[in-house]
Amino acid sequence: MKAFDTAETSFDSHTHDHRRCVRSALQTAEALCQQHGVRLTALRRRVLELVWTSHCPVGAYDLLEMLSKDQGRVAPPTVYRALEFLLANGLIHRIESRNAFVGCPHPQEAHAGHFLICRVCGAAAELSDPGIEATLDQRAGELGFFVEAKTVELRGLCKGCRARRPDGGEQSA
Amino acid sequence: MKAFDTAETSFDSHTHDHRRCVRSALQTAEALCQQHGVRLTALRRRVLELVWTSHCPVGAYDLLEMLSKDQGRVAPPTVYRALEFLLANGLIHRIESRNAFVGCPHPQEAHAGHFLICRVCGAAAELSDPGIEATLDQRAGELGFFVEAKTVELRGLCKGCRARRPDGGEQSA
DNA sequence: GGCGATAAGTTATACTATAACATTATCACG
DNA sequence: CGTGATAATGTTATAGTATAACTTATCGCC
Ligand SMILES: [Zn+2]
Ligand SMILES: [Zn+2]
Ligand SMILES: [Zn+2]
Ligand SMILES: [Zn+2]
Repeated sequence: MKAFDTAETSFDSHTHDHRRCVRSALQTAEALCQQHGVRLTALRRRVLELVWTSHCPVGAYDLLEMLSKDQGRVAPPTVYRALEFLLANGLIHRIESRNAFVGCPHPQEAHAGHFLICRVCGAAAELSDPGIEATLDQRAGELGFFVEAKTVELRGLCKGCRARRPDGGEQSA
Repeated sequence: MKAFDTAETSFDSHTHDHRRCVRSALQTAEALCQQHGVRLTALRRRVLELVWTSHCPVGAYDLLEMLSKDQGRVAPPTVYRALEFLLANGLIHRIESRNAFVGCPHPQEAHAGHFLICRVCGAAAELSDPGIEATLDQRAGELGFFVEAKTVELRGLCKGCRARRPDGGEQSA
C-alpha cells in the first residue's frame, strides 16, 4: 500500500475541471462493477454522479432533491438504497461527522477512507497513509483491540481557504 | 503530553467497580467547573451522571428517557442543552459514528478524543497518543491543511469480547 | 427587591434513516 | 418465447436525531 491524497483536486474545486473528475469516477465505477459482477443500474449511476457534483460531502436529502429534478417524486429509500450499494462497493464514503457522502477517487484499491474536511469551503480530501494506518493499528493492538473499521475525519482549514482569509489560521498566537 | 488509554476500565465494565468511575467523574467535573467559573447545575450534573452509567456511548433520547424517570416529562432541548454544555467543557465526547455520547475520563487535560469502540459489548475506550496526533498533524500539514478538530473512531472487537467469542477474530485466515 | 444575564421549560418542526410490503425489471433455464 | 427465481425499485408509514423560537424561572449582583 502506498500513500496518496486528493488535497489538490478536492480543495481547488473552483479552478480545476471537475467534469473530468466526474467522468473518470463514472468510468472507473462502470469497470469495477462489471469486474465484480454487480449491477451499476441507471439509478445507482445517477446517484453516484450526483454525489460527485462536487468534492463536498452531500447529504441524502440533498441527493433526493436533485434526483427529483430528473425523475418525479422520489422517496428516501430510493436514495438510501443506492447509497448503500455505492458504499458496499467502495464507490463512495460516508462522512460520519456530517451525515453525508462523498465520492471515492480510487475505488480500485482497498483502503480505509481518511478525510480532511475544510470548514470554510466544505470540501473533503481523502488521504491514505500507511503511517496513519500503522500507528492506529499498532496502538489498538497494544490494547488487545482488533480493528475492523476506522473513521478518521480531520476538520479545519484547507490551504486555499487559509490563504484567502486567515481567520483562526495556524500561526495566530 | 503523554499517552494514556482507558481500555482496562472501559472494556471490563462488568467486573470493575463502576460506581467509582462515576463518583470520580462527578468530583472532577465539579472541581473543573468551579475552576472555570461555569455552572454545573443540578440538571447538567445529572445528565453527566447518566452519561456515565456505563462506558458505552449513550444516545440523547436514551438520556431523555432516563431523565424522565426522575423529573416528569422532559423535552429534547433539555437534554441537548445539557449535552452541549458538557461537550463545550470537555466533560463528555461525542461519538460521531453512533450519534451518542460518552464520559471523558480526564477532562483536565486538553486532548482530542480518540476511541476504540467494541461492536460486541458496545464499550468505548478513549485513547490519546502523541504518536497518533503527530502522525495526523504532520500528514495534514504536508498538504497545507490546518487541523482544528479530529474525529478518530476505531470499531472492532475488544480484548475481552475476542476471548469470549472469537467470531471474526484477528488470526482468522 | 429590582434588574440583567443565564438556564430551563415548552411547542413545534427540521433533518436523517429504516421497516414493511407492493410492484417491476432482469436473468437463467427449459 | 414463457416462466419462475432473484434482484431492484416504488410506496407508505414511521422511527430516530437535532434545533428554532419563544416563554418562564432562577441566579448573582446592586
Ligand atoms: Zn473535481
Ligand atoms: Zn477550504
Ligand atoms: Zn467504569
Ligand atoms: Zn467488547
